[in-house]
Amino acid sequence: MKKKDAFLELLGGKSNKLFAEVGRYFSADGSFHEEEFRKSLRASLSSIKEHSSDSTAFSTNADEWLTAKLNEIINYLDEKGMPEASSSLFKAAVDECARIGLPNVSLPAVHLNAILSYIPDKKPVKHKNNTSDMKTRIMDAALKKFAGDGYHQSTIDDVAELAGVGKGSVYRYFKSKDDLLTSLIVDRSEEIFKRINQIFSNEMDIVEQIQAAIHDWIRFIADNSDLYGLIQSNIQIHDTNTRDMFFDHVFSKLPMLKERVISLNRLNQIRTSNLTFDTMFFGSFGYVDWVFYKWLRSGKVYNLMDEVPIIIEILLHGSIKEIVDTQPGK
Amino acid sequence: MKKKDAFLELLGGKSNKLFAEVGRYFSADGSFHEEEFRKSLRASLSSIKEHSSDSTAFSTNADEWLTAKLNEIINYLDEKGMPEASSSLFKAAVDECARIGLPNVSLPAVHLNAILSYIPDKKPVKHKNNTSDMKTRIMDAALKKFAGDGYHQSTIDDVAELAGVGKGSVYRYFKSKDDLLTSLIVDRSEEIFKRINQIFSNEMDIVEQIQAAIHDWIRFIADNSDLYGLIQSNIQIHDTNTRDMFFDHVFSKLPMLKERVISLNRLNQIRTSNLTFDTMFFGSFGYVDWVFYKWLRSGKVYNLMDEVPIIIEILLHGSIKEIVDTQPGK
Amino acid sequence: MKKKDAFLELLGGKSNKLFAEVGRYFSADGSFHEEEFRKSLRASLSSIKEHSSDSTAFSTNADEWLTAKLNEIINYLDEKGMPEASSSLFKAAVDECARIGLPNVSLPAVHLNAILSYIPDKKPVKHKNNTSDMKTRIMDAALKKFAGDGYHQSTIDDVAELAGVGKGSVYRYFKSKDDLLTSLIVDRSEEIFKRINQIFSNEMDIVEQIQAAIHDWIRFIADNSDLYGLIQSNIQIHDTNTRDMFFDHVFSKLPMLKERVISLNRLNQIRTSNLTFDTMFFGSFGYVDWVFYKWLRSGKVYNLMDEVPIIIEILLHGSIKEIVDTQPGK
Amino acid sequence: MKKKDAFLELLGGKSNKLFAEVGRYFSADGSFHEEEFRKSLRASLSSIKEHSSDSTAFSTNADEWLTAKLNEIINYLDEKGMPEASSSLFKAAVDECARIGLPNVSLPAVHLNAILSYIPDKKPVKHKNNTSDMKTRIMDAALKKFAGDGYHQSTIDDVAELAGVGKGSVYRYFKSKDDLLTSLIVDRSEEIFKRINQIFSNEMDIVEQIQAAIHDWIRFIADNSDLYGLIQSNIQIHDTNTRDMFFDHVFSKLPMLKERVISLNRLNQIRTSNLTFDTMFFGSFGYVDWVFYKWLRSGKVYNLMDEVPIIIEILLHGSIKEIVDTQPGK
DNA sequence: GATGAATGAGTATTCATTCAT
DNA sequence: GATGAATGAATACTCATTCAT
Repeated sequence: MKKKDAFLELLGGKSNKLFAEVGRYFSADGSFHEEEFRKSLRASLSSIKEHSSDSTAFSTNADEWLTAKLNEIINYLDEKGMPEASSSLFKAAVDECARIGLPNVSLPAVHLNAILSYIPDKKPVKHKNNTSDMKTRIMDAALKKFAGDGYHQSTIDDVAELAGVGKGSVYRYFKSKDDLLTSLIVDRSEEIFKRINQIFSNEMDIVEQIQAAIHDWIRFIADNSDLYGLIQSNIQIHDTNTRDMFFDHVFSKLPMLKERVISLNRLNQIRTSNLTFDTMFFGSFGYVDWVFYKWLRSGKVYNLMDEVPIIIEILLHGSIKEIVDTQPGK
Repeated sequence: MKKKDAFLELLGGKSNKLFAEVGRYFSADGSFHEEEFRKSLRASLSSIKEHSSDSTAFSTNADEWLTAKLNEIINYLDEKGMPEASSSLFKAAVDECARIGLPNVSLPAVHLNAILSYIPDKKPVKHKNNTSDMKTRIMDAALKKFAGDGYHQSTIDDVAELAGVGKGSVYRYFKSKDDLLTSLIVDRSEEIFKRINQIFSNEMDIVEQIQAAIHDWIRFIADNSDLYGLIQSNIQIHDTNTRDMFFDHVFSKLPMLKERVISLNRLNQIRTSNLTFDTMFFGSFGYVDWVFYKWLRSGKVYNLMDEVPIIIEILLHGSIKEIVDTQPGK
Repeated sequence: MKKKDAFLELLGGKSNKLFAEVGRYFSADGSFHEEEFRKSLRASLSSIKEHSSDSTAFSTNADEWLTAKLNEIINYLDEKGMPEASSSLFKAAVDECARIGLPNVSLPAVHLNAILSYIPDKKPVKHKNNTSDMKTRIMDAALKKFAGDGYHQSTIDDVAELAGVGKGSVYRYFKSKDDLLTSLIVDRSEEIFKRINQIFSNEMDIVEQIQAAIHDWIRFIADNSDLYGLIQSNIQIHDTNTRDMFFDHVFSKLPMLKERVISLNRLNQIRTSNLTFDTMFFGSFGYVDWVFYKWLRSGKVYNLMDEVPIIIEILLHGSIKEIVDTQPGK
Repeated sequence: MKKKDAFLELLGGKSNKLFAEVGRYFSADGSFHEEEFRKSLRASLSSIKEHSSDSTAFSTNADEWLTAKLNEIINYLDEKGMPEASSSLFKAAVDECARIGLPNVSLPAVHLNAILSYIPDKKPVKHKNNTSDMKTRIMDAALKKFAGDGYHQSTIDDVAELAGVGKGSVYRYFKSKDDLLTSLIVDRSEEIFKRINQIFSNEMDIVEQIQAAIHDWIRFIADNSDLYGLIQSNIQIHDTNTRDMFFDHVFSKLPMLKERVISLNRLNQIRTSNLTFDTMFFGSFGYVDWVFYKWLRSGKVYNLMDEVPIIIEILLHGSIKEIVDTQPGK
């Protein structure tokens, strides 16, 4: 939307009344006097309230009046080539409505569309690759040290020395020892979330997807046994611990996992009634968690992936053999 | 009521007249010259008496004057950040009134309120429990503290204080903080081994026994959630941690558990081939462990025992519904 | 007031109506049901409000009713030998009045007197003389070190070593390095406040008193030059510094100094109009402060007390000689 | 709007129907399947169109249905702690409405408010002042920071950031942090020496000159309160402090000040015998110093220059009123 | 010249453990 | 036996200063 010729603008224009009104809300340089606008709005809404028989009538009248008013002004601003001003104005109007308790606000869809276009789509995250080398070195060292000697037994000096950097550098990249641990867990678990998300993004049979997810999950913890061991060691920081931290991260990264699984459960193959889903979900994590633990304590003498079929079989069909009888073909 | 900045107090102030009056009643250090104040009060009241027609008029006039006077001074003291001084002053005034026979004394409610706040409430007397022996008291306190705040966040001072014993006494019964934790877990887990042992001692059907064991196990950890939470928190001591400690203890106490279960599996009802038994054993512990964890993090808002049937059902028959029957082709 | 024979009490008593009312406010064991009493009070006051023509009438009626009601109940409690219960009851009543906005509350002076007797006069401060040895040693060392090397240049290790105690012991007696400094200043200046207070407590001529105060003040800072040097060095802690700290302490210890001086200025000998007093007060401190500083920088080669007459002369009569002419006798 | 605890989110939840619907629009990781949502929306709107008698009825029905639907989902996302997701969803809905020709869209004001909060406000652009040279910028910043937060509390990073230069540049112009402070004080005090020197250069009456000097001095410290506050804060560097530094500088710059003053005292108007001059000189500085301090601590709420006449009056003629005349007997 | 990433010496503070009373 | 004052080893964290780019 190109700005019109400013001089022509100056000559032409709307009715003087609208001029006067809009003139109150804006400086000559186009900056918005929000408080002035809100004051005027409140005055008008109060007046409407007084003239309305009850609160329902007020809602209807106010919504109607406001839609017309905003429409008029936003149209005007649009013609002036100031569409960006609309968003501030509309924001103020909506906020005022929310304060005054007006339930709904409506606006022509095209205008709303234009205003909403000012919402940025995504924040581009800057990856400074030059710094990441040192950060990675520190994290690698910390993971090794924490997993080996335990978090509380490891000192920042140890980590810095192992990473081959100065102690101060650790504090350049991480606010505190706690932050180092947290960042470690968060950063190093990114990969698995992507994988799980991928699995549940396609439209495969739900049971197959669960099998795939368990398989991938176990592969991930086997490949990252230091990391997962650290999570398991359940170090307490303030009032959370690594397990809490990890789970909160899982759920914040996969906030729609439950919904997605349920939506995929079209044939109603898995138990999703009541609390059962949550129990199953946690229980399965726990099942794998302790099988992993057994493997770790054994000194990793066997291949954890060998356990995958058994785990999947038991989690899906139970520990009891009887069911085998009904599936002789298997 | 926070004391104002003493410096700002000095700078501000009332009229010199009030200054001079208050200055007569108080030393520079704020101590109250009660006799001076009483003398002045008596003089004023006498003067009022003389100018009053009868005793009723005197009462009214005196009350009015006194209310105003006290109000003025107490306000002043309040602004000075010396509300404590008000109580002495008010006490003296009331006493003087009682002596002179003035029937009632009135004062603004807010001031009275402030003055009365200096009347201490009765303190509840602490009962020092001397019945249970010291070691138990220390362990109880340690369990509570460690489970509540975490092992590393708890200090020996905390534990000793909670137990109501001297810090030195902790070291009479336990070699070190680590030893206290270890003893705690070992000592408090005795009971469950007895229970598990009992269950597998009788000749019930193996499936029923497993069901009973799961049931009892969950009951135990629900009843001893502090203890189990502590085990879960997986504190690292030297090169073991609480989970290792607990498991080592389980296996040292129940060395024939696996053999016993397999011997009971006469009808070959459960999977015990190869590695399957160990996997099932650990996995099942893990399943319960994480369902417990879910319960703990929820704030124990529901009854953990309600989960028992679901857990047993899934562990024995799997997460898949008897969908097999409705899909015979699979 | 001795408790009457409980059994006789049980038999006798007031009208059943009062019994019933008081019975609602107290348990059989005499514990006070505050909320019940407040509820009843609120109900009565609301009822009075409804029947009062305006808010003034309400105040009068409510005060009258409340006085009678409290009088009745407190009398009753007194007779029962439960005078301590009166204070809780009265506190609740006053608080309720404050909440409801009732301006004044009046009560028979004798009752008020009894209730106020529950306000403790002074909190007895416990001086553990056995610990004070170590505390004193630490403070002595800290004063020496801080004054000599500067606060920021001194470490806790330095102080502990100089005091000949373990570093941990410093933290047993002082929360932090900051606290050590603050305590030092507060503790070591006690003496001078007592002295100044004494001076202004007697009824000497105000000019003589000021002279005495300046004299004593200079003697104090000369005798405690380390301490005063420390105050002068104006170390910043958080958002205050030692000078602020000291002054706040002066004013909190001598909150009525200004009032007292003004009250003593009967013959209007010194300037106390408007801001003049504060200016004079601070200015005089500053005058002495810098003369002290000059002395300190000179290496204390002369006797600071020799300056006292000059300082007093200038502060009282100015730097100009002319005034000498009007006092030829001097 | 703080993100809820992700864990608790998982446990709670809505009906399975809503789960399944939302699960279709979002991936497990919360990313929005816009096309899926639009398709579903279009389908529903078509269906509404078919069942509506005319276009007005359609508008009404569609708006009502859409408001309810969006409300439901946005509420759900809100409870999940995913308010950001609402904006994408709402944007898509509005766009779809605009395409389909639905005139208005309404939504509860509170939701609109939340969505609109994602429109970023315009950020004020920082003007990097490149006109003044670097050294000045650094000193300005240092003065501001040191005076505001205290020398020890300010870091070189703070100063560099405030000055808008790199940390390394500070070290190009100043050898060390100490050097920065010293240079600051020396450099910025130049002006006052010139002023003082000027005053005592002319041949005015000595008393008038002293008055002028006091006046100018106070104006200088009032105008340069940051600088003078810094001098007052008396920061210790090695074995001197800012006050020493300043005074040494005064005397090195005005080595003949004393001689000049005495030479001007032809009529022997002021006291210059013995030590008196030095005492007067320092004392007067101190007097002003503390009056300045009082002003600073008051938050500069009044005009320091208003104090000048009082200060001059007292320093020249003393604190005692000309009471001498009214009490000739003294 | 300007920059800011890297550094490590320096320090306040904690707390398990000891031991005299 | 019980206590808690005294201790100092251990450690997270800060920030002035350097120096490669």
